[in-house]
Amino acid sequence: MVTKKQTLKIDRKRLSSAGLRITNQRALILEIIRHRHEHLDADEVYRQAREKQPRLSLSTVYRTLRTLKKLGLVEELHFDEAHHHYEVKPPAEHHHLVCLGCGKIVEFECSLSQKMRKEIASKKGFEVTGVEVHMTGYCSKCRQGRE
Amino acid sequence: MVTKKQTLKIDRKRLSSAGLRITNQRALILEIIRHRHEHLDADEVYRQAREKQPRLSLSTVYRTLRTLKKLGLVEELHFDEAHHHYEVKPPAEHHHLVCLGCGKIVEFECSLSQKMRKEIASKKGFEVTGVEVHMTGYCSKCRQGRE
DNA sequence: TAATAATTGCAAATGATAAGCATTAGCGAT
DNA sequence: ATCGCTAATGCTTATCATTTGCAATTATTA
Repeated sequence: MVTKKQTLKIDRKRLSSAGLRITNQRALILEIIRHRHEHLDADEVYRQAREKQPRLSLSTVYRTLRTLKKLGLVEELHFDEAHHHYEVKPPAEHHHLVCLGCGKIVEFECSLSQKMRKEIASKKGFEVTGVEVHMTGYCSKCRQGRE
Repeated sequence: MVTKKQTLKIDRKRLSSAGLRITNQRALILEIIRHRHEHLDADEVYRQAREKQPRLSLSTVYRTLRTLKKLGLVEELHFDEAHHHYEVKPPAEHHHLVCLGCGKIVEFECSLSQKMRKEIASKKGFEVTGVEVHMTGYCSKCRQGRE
């Protein structure tokens, strides 16, 4: 089991080995996306961060998110909307199912995606570095609402 | 084999049966996304449309694209970028493979996605209306470039 | 602890898309 | 073919998410 402190240490190492400084704002933002299990967008990160550091700016949120993305610590998700969502980079590849009724997002894993990856890689001569599966539909609750 | 004229007729029917008017601008925009096989974004559609109808406005492009999407005639794609791309709605579900080196986009079909769809639908209690698979990687050319 | 270079906060800029409103143009009925 | 009604267009301006320039601040390292 990996503790909170350990992941923090790992994060710090990751930053400093890339020649980046460990600032309060970076630590805070990392902590926020680590401990919330939702898919936060930049603005939500901003709101939550300001509860602890009221002077922190939105630019810093965006800059930090971009940095962490480059480092491979967080993942950027593209749902149907005009803005992005972020989540800690998960150990296992997993995908998303979005309810068009209530907006709920369900994560799922599926071994088939690996099969698909191999199939396409060899068929198209690509080295595939990432697979994102994105399904839309209606959850059981919302299906009842619609006739 | 379906001819150009026939698809045009079908498009017109689709519009008018939805109570929508067939305007020159709509016909032109439809023609453009029908006959280009790339994945156009709003701005490219705009540029190409203005070659034939210089007074056509960007708002109309956006409005029309949204309308056609609602009608199910075109599909909106979300790549890694901040804006959207559009393509004619294809008869068969197909997916996208993006080269991170040169930006080339390869389309592919994969029967596994249907299997995946069913599996997830029953597991999560969803009615699944759409599946989008998005892979990233490096094409054979770009792989040679990198060591 | 001082020097220095990365990082921040702020404000202003950008890029994509949407909205308001007066004008124009499809289309069904004459 | 023409008329009238209403949807659709073209402007212009607004909005929303994200980025950038720059002066002030702060983490590192010697």
